[in-house]
Amino acid sequence: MTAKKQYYITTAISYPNGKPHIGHAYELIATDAIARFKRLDGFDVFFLTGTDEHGLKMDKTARELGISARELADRNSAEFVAMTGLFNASNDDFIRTTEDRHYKSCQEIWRRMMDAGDIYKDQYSGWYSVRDEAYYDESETEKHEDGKHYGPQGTEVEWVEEESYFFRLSAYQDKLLELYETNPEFIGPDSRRNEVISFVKGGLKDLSMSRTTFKWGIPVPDDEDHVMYVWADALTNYVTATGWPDKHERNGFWPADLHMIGKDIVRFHSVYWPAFLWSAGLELPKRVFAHGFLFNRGEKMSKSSGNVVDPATMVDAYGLDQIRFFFLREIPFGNDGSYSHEAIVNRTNADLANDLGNLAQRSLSMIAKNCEGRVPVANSHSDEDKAILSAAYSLLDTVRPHMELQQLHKYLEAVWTVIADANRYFTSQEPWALKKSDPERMQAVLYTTAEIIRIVTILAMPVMPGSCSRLLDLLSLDEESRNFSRLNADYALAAGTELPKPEGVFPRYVEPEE
RNA sequence: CGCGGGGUGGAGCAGUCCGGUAGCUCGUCAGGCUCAUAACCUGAAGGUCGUAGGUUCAAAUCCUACCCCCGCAACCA
Repeated sequence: MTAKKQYYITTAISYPNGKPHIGHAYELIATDAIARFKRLDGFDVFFLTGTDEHGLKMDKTARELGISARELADRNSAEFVAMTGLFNASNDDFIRTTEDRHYKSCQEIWRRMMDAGDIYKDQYSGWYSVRDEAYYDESETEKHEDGKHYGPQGTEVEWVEEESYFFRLSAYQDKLLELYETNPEFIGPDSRRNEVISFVKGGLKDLSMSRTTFKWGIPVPDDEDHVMYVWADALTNYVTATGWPDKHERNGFWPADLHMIGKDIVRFHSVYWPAFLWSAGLELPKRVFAHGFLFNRGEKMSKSSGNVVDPATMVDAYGLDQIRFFFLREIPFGNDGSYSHEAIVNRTNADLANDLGNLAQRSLSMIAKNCEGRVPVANSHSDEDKAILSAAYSLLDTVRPHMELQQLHKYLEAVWTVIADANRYFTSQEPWALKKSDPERMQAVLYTTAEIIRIVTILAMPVMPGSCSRLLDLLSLDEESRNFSRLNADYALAAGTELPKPEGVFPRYVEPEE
């Protein structure tokens, strides 16, 4: 027995000082679709998501609510766990940075970076706003007539000096540039890589890695006054989850194949993270891909504009798989995208209800009525049959490269091209006319159509696992037949198989009555 | 002159590297079909390809200048 090839994919871990919003869901859905695709394609997949629970903002939010940071973390982390269920995410683990395993791995990676000589203690100094609880760069502050300095929020800032551990990031500049040069696939999309290269070329300063001003974090080894700052803590989660530094059955998953992240945190994953890993003597992830942000009717989501949409509300309104499909099909993956009620209804009605759903319904109901509810017999295939079948059988090869580059929209587009062809095929073959003129030929047409549905539905499973599963039930396909190794003629539908009564899987969205 | 991306029919995009009838999806209009979820199929209308110059037999595509939008410039998915 040969071991399956392993594939490790992660989402960014979410910061749970608030509830999850549609942006979190988007990242989860996309990552889940890729994870499912890889599983169906024969990989042993480890899919990780989780929450990043330390830091000043958690501490602050908790104090405002009059609860402990731990309580806040527990409460909101549970919301993120619930979201994985709501969106039918297939993550194999959910990591919380407040877990013991994570403390252990963070402290170990810290010790290693220390041993490598990359961490040193120094004074951190800068302009600090007590009101904003934030540090600002010199360029962001200005001196007013009263002689005091003010930050970008208009609040007073003061010069503070604090003891801090630093990471010698500056030492890795050349090595990083070489990484981007020799491994252009390390950062995607290309536009993000260009940004990162430009940033690194501009010169890297050493990173402040610890704080003494708050305690809600992982203690620095052998120095209880300091807690680790976000990057040392959060990024390490990806390694923690593989059981590191202990011996663990998941050890083999590191290095990760793909870190799926938002475009706002590209720098941490493509600059700091590789440097840390080099320092600690660990391997680098293969690829970091930044997706875009979502906009409600073209406007950025914000609490003040009141256009923040609760993911659960959207699922209720349009259906889970409809939402999953919409975001992955509609938005070129990697770009920012916009959603609206009209766009969701148009896209899901056109592609799901009309194209795929109706193709299934029109063919399966003819089979139910005219073939005794059994998979019909195709004694021979016409050129038209062969053409459409071969288009379907070759889809997997077409689609794999798109998935390798996280071009989820292109993958779906390719599958739907065949679905559109199948509708044209069905119409042009006129099986309803053949019913009287040539029943045998009618069977061949209906068989061919059902076989196409088998192929495209298996291919759509990563994006719409629930709906596709129900559709495959209508073809009486058993569980072990539902994977990509079956996407060829060798596993074509068996004539005579009894089929259940067909029912619509993708209902049309109809506007509720006023 | 900080760096980068972009401006193509009503909407969203492809095409630009390697010049040569401007393409796709949705929407609109007309027709067809009747197996089907008012669905499916066919056809049509609709574009000075940001602006102004230039090169060329020929420019969305190459060159120059300019205008506008967006991203990045150390902690927002």
